Amino acid sequence: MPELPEVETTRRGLAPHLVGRRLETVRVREPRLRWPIPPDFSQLLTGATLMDLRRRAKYLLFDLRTPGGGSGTLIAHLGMSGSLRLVPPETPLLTHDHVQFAFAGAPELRLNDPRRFGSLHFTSGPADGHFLLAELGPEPLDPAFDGAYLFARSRGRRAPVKAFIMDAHVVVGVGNIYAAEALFRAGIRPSRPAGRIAAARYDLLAAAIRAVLEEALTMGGTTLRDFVASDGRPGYFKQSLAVYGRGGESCRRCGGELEGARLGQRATVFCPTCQR
DNA sequence: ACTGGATCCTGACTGC
DNA sequence: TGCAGTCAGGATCCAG
Repeated sequence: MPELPEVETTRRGLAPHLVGRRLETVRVREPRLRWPIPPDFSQLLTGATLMDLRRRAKYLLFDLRTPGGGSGTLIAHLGMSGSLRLVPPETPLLTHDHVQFAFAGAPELRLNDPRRFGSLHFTSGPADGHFLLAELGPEPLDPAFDGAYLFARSRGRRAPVKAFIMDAHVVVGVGNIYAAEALFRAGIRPSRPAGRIAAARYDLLAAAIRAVLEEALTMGGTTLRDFVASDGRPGYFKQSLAVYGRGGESCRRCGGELEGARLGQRATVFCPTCQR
């Protein structure tokens, strides 16, 4: 499911209900996620107060103050199929509801993740130093991310530009859907070696990445199958997709046939006329 | 340092 | 209706 717009949509949905609340109980029903949830997870979190809910890359960071006055962060990733929803506590459990978080005076927060590629970590140190976050590249919506940065980072790299911009060490939050869409908007063929693209074209690409993510965000993300926001509603960016999932259909710019390919292990669609 | 491939897991879909 | 095969939004680990 979730790329940056979907994670941010989830964050915005959860924060008003949960920030400032005290976590009364944590129930782990299925600990076998991408990394196993440790046995003392519930105990570490119980009684803590949520001070802030942030996002870094595709991670949700729940900043907590523990009863003893210490601080820590719950680091959550939704993997490919995860969702965090707020529901009335008496709501029957769904298949794959793996963890329940009961905050005082708030709906119950439930993590549902059929494929279990998501993860939950707790760290008592500064969250940014955690091994999951330490090596990440810049946020694409941050002013520090621009064409000059991409150009500099890409010199000497022969990997396809699509793989390059999906590499979280280069820039975070750009998954398969938005990579394909941004490359279409920038007129760049996904298979082109990253190191063989001129600076001016990277200006276009950086702007396209930012624009496509911001547009998706205003529409609540993209729902292909699984994704739902914290209130259970889907995202509506799917109808705006120009290439993703449209192999064999006609290009909205030139009318030609969009071409499907596999790049790495990922399905890719592009317009052979508009993207060079 | 980079690159491509395999891998974790379940569910939806396709074709026979 | 059933069954086998294919594919899926992510990110890590490994060998070369």
